Amino acid sequence: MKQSIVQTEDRKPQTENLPPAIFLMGPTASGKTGVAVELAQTLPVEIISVDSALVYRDMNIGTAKPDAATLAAAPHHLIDIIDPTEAYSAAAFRRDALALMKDITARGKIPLLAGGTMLYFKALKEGLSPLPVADAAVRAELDAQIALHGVPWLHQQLAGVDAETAARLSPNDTQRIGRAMEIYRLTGKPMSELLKCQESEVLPYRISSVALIPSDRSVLHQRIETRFKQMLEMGLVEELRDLRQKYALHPELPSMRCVGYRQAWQYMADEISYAQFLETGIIATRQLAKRQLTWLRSMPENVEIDCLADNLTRRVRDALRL
RNA sequence: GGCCUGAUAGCUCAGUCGGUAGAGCAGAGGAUUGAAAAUCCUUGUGUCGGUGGUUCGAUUCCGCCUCGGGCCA
Repeated sequence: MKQSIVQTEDRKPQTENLPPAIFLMGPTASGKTGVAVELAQTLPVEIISVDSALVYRDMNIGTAKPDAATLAAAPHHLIDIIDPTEAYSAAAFRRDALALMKDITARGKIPLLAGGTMLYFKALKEGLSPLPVADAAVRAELDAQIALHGVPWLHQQLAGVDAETAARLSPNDTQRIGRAMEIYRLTGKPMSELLKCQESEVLPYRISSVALIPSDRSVLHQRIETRFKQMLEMGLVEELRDLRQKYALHPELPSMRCVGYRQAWQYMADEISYAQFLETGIIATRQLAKRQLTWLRSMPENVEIDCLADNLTRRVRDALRL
């Protein structure tokens, strides 16, 4: 009931002339897709998926990807755009989403950005600093050093070239320490310095932002459990088996670290039992939802809607005043 | 029925040679700039099964009871 109605009436006059765009965010299993699809049936919108897992082709069951019929009725951009052997990124998303938003607007439609990858929303809204793209060779080298000396050692190295970044990172944060070192090796400059070149450019759209948040988390947890069991019945393990047959996959790939696939891989490798697979899969999904909710709490500009309420789509429409 | 063994945090368990207890996991909170469904940080008071006894003091020792597990009949 306590919808934080953030009406920004006192914005700069020029925003009035900007084309509209809709953000629809929510944790996994909150019903985002259903709402987006229903909105697309009655409003002049085109859906852009904001989801780091839906980008992968042939990963359907574990990502809860809308089925073919749904996608035919309500096309989604940025779904099935790369192979599971490839990697996507916040920067790639920003580039792709901006181009799509421009096209959609030119067609006289409204971009509806729907999904649960909050870093992507943030990158789109606030922009990114001019950092170099990931470099496989450098990463392989860094991984080798980590294997040899451990992450804290690499953290020490980082402290030598970028004390500021090293200070804000945990000595155990493998991924961020590696990324900071990668940036230094590629540019010769510390990440902290490059971050200050933030091109804080405003997104040229009038954004209406809605967040689907459960009023009772235990209900969301129950939904997550039910849905994960359904994924197993639908053949998540078989899907992974087929994926491994079709692509040269390994468990360190971003695609294979996705919730559900990672646990299915461990199960197939006999590292865990079926019961453990079920349990850890559900747990990992709950933890994902929790992190997504943490993101959403840090975005006070969103209008919050209880995703457990009836007539969800209508409520979203009302909140958007469409 | 007899003997043995267990009962400690939501779960799995450690521990206290008697001074009211701590790990892992889960859960909760947070961070988040080209891997983000990733990666990382913080967070542990619970009639130590019940009840009597010994004791200055019992979750710890002893008796009985309840409920598991095992072996023998």
